[in-house]
Amino acid sequence: MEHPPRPTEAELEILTVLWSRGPSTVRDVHEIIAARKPTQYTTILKQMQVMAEKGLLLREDSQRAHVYKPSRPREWTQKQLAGDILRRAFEGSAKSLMMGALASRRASKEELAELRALLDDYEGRAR
Amino acid sequence: MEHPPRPTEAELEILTVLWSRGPSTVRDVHEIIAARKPTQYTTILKQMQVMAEKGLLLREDSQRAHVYKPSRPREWTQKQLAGDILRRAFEGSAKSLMMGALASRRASKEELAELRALLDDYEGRAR
DNA sequence: CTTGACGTACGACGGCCTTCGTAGTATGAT
DNA sequence: ATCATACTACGAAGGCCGTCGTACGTCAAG
Repeated sequence: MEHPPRPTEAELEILTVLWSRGPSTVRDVHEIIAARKPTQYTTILKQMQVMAEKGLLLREDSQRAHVYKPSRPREWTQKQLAGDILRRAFEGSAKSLMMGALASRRASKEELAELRALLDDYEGRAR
Repeated sequence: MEHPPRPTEAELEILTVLWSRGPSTVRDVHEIIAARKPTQYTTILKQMQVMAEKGLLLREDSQRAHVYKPSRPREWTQKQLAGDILRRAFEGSAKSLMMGALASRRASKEELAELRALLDDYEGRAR
């Protein structure tokens, strides 16, 4: 599988469930999503089948209830998404992106410290 | 107009042209976009008409060639987009988003310095 | 063996996005 | 006045997305 397409909105929601739970059955995922918004079981099923077809998920069907997991690690997909929005909406400027992110909600002192530590890390490496 | 919807992919491309050029006619926008990828004039026209209907653009039709401009400032829309992706794909963690952004392409020393300055700014204010 | 619970497979529908062709209208040059 | 040019308006087609209903298979309990 070379390059699965960018996940759509609903697909991303499923991915986040798998990211936090690890490999899961359709039922697992459905329970979590249905708790947030009313959704039929088969909707999630179909969605995950399509995602497997697209290469976004891998399916283990040795068990009666198939087990799905992301085909790519979370960080990989997040990098794609961040790079994508960076290019399309922020002219590639990480500064603009971060301004938008920080402006979109209050940032705690801890979070700012985290970000600073991240920069330290990068400066160390990029020097 | 209270809350225009999130721009789609093609809409965002048009918005970025308007952001960089300022108020423009359909022809202006078309020339720029058609230089990147073959696109019919009426495609852009229709797109911009729809965007005006949705409240994403404002239209000045006193001239024969109508002049369009974004209904919201660039920063406002970018904030929406950043907050949106932050929530949907990064569990609200600005650190994760920034890691993705930085990993998606090389960051220059200047850019890292910019980011640091931005943090300084925020720490001053959030205290 | 039958039946109910729990799975998967799959077709279909409505909606939105994108794109384009065609028709109609105003303007300016000959 | 006519005609080419430069617009806008609008309908429609094709594709993907999200959603669901229905059909069908499997397995264990009674």
